Amino acid sequence: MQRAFDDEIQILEAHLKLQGLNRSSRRDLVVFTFLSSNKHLSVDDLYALVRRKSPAIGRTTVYRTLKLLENAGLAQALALKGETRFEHVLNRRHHDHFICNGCGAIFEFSSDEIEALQEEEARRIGFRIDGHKHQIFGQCGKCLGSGGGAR
Amino acid sequence: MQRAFDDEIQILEAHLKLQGLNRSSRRDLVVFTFLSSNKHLSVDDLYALVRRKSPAIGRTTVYRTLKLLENAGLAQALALKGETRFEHVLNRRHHDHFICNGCGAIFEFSSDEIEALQEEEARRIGFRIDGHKHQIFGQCGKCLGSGGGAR
DNA sequence: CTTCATGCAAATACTTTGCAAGGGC
DNA sequence: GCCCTTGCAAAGTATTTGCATGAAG
Repeated sequence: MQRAFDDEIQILEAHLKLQGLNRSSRRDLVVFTFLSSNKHLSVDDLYALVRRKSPAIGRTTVYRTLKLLENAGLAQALALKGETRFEHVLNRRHHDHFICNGCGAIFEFSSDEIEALQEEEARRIGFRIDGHKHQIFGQCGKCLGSGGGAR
Repeated sequence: MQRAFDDEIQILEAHLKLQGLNRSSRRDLVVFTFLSSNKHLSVDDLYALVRRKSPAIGRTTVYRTLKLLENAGLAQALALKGETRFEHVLNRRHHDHFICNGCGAIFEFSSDEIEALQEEEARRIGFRIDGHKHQIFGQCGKCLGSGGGAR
């Protein structure tokens, strides 16, 4: 089931080695579960998924593994209101998020033009961009259609 | 000292009336202190500022007033990592933030072109934009100059 | 005098950390 | 055997809520 996450695993192993850490079956389970999902998972989302496969795992391990992935550059935390969600970051260009206030759905998009404009602006103020988080809130088509538009 | 915040107060009063709430000296103090600052304040920042003028105020009141301002559409919360900061929102167009990972400084900018591109993208997926938060992380010129660039 | 405002303390959430036990090399 | 990994419980933070008191209309 765990498709080709070779690139991710390679990066993870390099990071682990660098830190004098190891892989483990539980660590792997959390990692693969995370990588297998294409959603933006909260800690508890991931915890629940992982628990289905291995109920003995503790929430702490999920927290720790997610932090590990973050440090390895494989996951990025999105600080939403009230909760933190994580998304993959490997081989993905900077991208932005549309977040529906109605149903919570998250749509991604990326625009070279926006990226370029950001860079231009950054250059103007002498800022070096390392990353960005761009969240656009509103109502998705589905919610607009089902009365959300009258909100 | 509290310059012309007429617009803000008008909106606030409308919101209060709508909710059956009132102004009060403490509420006002928090509100004016918030409005007088041009920074992106955390709850504790504002709490500290307010305390200087009136040490008897409780942290709870600051939380509550900030939430009030948020609901009235006068303040917007930025969910930074580990802390929430608030900024003014009245009469301000959507704008973006450069956040320095080195010194924590926040620079604002706004770009009509980026706004337009967002709208275009939103239209494409049938999304109605209500607001957005755009945070660009990196190193500011000052931090780059003082060795931060070698990070 | 009824309702709102407020501080304090308690209650929640979310996340991290200490520690003892288990596992991998 | 040594060090890393992990679960549990405890400790931290950040924020909200319950409640009794005080203020406002």
